[in-house]
Amino acid sequence: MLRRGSRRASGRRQVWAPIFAALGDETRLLLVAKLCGGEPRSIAQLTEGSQLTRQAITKHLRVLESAGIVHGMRRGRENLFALDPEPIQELKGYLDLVAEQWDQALTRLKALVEE
Amino acid sequence: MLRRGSRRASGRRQVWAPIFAALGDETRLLLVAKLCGGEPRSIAQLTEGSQLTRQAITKHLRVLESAGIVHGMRRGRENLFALDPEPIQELKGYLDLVAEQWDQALTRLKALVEE
DNA sequence: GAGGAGCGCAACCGAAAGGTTGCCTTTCTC
DNA sequence: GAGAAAGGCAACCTTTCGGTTGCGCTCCTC
Repeated sequence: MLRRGSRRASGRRQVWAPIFAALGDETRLLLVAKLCGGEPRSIAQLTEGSQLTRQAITKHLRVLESAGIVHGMRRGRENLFALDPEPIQELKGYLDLVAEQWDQALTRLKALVEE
Repeated sequence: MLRRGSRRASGRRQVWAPIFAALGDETRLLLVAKLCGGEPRSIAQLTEGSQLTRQAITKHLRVLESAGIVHGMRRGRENLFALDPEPIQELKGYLDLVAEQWDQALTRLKALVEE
């Protein structure tokens, strides 16, 4: 029997890495924070208040979108973006796995020393 | 009173982004997986079985180290690396915060529609 | 003390990332 | 229907990233 959550972790790395990479940028974390509010926001809205160009923000949104963290929907002349919670849960699952394995390893090593 | 975990989230982005970025690479996720075993491993050990050069692995380890995910300790002629759990917990905390805010926003919006 | 194992440092290279500018299309509004 | 708002597309530029090679140093071992 396989340990909980460890099923084919090697294959999952290909899916986790892009999500981590997408969040590995301060500008994109800021966009995620703005979208945490709940209401979908247009590119123009997300750009305002930033030092960057609309094009730069658009590129960042595309990165987040191709990682599945965000999705855009065209409404009239504007493109509204909203958060997608699944990848967040995915990452939490991975971090839980790492923490769990690390914990098990430590207690195992401790037991090995004490015996 | 401030909501749990939301204390100065803006300033924290500078600390979260590098950790996410460090994990945003398949090779580095593989290194983390290898170090999950518990015992510290040398650079040569971490290199063996990989297609990459020792230098490439070294660079990846430096990235992980400067993100605080890993630390190396010199033992004789070899450099042993081990996992550091704190940043992992840090990221879990951030993801919890995002998920929580997102959840609150959704229920708030739902209530707004229904009223 | 000679040789090999384990690393660090530096230079170098191609590809990708982050950002800008310019221009064109679509859509809303008066 | 004219003008402005919102955005897509493409070219371009600079910096960073991922990786390699070459060389020299330290430490272990026989």
